[in-house]
Amino acid sequence: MSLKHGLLGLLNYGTMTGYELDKAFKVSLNFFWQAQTSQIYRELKEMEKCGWLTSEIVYQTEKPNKKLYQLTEEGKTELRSWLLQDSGDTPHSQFLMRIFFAGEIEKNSAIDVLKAFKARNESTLLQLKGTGRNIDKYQMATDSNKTIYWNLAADYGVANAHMCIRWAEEAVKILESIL
Amino acid sequence: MSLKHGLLGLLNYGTMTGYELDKAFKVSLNFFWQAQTSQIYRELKEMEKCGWLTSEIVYQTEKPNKKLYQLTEEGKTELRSWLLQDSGDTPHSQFLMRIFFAGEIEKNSAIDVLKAFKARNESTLLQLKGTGRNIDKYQMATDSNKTIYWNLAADYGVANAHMCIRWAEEAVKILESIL
DNA sequence: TGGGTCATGTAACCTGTTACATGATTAG
DNA sequence: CTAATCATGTAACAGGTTACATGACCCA
Repeated sequence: MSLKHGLLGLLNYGTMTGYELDKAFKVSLNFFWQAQTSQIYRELKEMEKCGWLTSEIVYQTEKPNKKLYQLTEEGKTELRSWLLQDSGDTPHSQFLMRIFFAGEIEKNSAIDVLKAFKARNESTLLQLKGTGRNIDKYQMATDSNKTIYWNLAADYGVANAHMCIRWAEEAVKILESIL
Repeated sequence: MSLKHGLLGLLNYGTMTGYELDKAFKVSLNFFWQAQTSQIYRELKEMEKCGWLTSEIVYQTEKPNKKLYQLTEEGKTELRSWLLQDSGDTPHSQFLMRIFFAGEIEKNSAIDVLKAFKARNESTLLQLKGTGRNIDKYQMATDSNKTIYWNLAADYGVANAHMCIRWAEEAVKILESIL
């Protein structure tokens, strides 16, 4: 349910057509969220029905006509409340989208979101190392050939959590250093 | 299309019922892939239709009857070919599942999969730093309040790619150190 | 003359999510 | 008596993917 919010975020920068949104998406959010052109048009229609957007047809002679979308007040409210709500986004793509648009909320709220993210990753770490890996507990095979790979996957989880924690700490520092 | 392959991987360890697969999934693969109980039953049905599995009903008196699933030769072939094919899995959950079950393929093939993963992350890194961030190029707003957050999201991408590269290198070393 | 940009979509499909349904047995 | 465990699912919905369609204009 996040493509809609990505589009809200982009439209918050100014009115755009589906075509322009598609391109904007592909040069900005595309790294962590791939959107299909066809889906963008579909979502825009639904969002207009929801009352988050209004559209206006711009007639052109040399080029095909286009539909300019604009955020409504409801749309802005929806964007802000989505930015503030911290659902433990897994995988992290949804969370990254929140960060990407966090310029729209107060710095302190953004810091809270980052701290919550850090805390989530810390508890994941504990689960992965502290309690011992469930893998060992469940013991579906004692075959070392298999356990090597299970451990590699678990190691990835640990490395990922560490990376997230470090990044979040850095991010908080950066935000705190600027007034 | 990967829950099916996760189930294939688990059934490769031995025959199981949907109920047991559900539990096995939740203590092992759950960290990077959440499967719904209802979906597991649905996929099992489809997989049987595909010819990847056969089932046998076990009648019980004290407990409800159960349906034991078993891999067919086609199922095993499908599992192996899925493990070997390296589609640039984004996000990484699908890739991690491949690693989790890599005990089923030869060590050298697993190393190849890891090296390809590393290479993909290296090219992501280049895109993110080298060419300069598209964000700056596209310049939707010169407002520094926004660019801070765009850069934070991009930093995450960089940190993530670094982490993946380091982990993959370590993993290759581990595999190469054991004969 | 062929390919790129502008600009819109539809239809079918696949996968995942949420909510609900059933019903016996067993342990606290 | 109540909650958990065993064991199976169905139905409806939401969201993402793939393939296809249209048509004019411009540049090499």
